[in-house]
Amino acid sequence: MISQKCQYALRAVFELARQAGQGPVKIGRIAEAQAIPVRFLEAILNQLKQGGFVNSRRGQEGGYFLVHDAGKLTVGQVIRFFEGPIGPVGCTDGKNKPRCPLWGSCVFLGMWERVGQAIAEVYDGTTFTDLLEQEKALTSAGCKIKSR
Amino acid sequence: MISQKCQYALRAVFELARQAGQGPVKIGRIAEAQAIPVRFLEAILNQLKQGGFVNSRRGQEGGYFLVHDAGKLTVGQVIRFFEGPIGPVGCTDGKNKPRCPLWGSCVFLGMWERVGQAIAEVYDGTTFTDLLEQEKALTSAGCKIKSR
DNA sequence: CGCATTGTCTACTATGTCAATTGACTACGT
DNA sequence: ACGTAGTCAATTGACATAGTAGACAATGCG
Repeated sequence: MISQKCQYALRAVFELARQAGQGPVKIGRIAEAQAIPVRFLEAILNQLKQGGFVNSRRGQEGGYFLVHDAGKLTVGQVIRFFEGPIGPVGCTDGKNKPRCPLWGSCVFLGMWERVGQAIAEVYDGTTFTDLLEQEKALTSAGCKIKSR
Repeated sequence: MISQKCQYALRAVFELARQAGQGPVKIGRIAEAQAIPVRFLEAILNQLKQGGFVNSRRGQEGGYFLVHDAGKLTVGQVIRFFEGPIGPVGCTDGKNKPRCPLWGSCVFLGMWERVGQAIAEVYDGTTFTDLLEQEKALTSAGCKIKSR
């Protein structure tokens, strides 16, 4: 399961991608556009900054902006940064982590690995540019935003 | 993420599948074979019983056993029973649940759905008979159980 | 300079879920 | 009737998550 925090992070990055090239985006604008509690978003953007995803400018015309091109940035990178290794269980990492007492004889391992790989394929194959196109498709066809 | 409890449940069902046809299996045997805390397993088997997956017999020669054939029972069924709908986020259910404020305009929705579908495909395509075969493959080839 | 605007940092606190434990109870077979 | 084994409800402790609060630092404009 993707945590709320991580979903907020993805939405924030998406918003920055959408407004790229128009100078820094204020934290309040992001919060409003993506329905994120402002003060919480603050902490999230901070983490994103330390992770090298975004950068910021202070002062009057300050705000946040993406460091890299939206086309180079995948959803998978952001998720891994917030949630750690992708996968349905903790024991598929192999090397480092707390091995369960059944290591080597666990019949489920193969299945967990296949699932993890399937998930990663989708996440790593989705860039934020892809999402921007997705949005265009949403707003052009008579979608729910207008009809409601 | 699959909870520990759900993993225990899967292992318990697997153990029952392995010992099918030999009469009821005692709770202690399952716990030992699959490294599950006995008293916790108790609660799990209880849930499994209420879900119609297993049944039990009391008394001297009592124990648990599968209700249905292991070949008809998929991992997906058990997981859904313990974890609810499969998927990386809560908002893909559509109909019933707490809609997020971005409903209809969320660009991530498509991605979440593709991930959920990929996961479900694996889980629903894996029966406990498949896992039994998996075990055979594990123990035949010079595997880690023997070599360590 | 001095002030408002905006980001930065640290700490705190509810809330909830998960994993596991406990103890008392009930049925079955011999 | 006795022991074995399953049944049930309630509680606990640990931990992560979601969100809050307040003081602080940099920037730019008049």
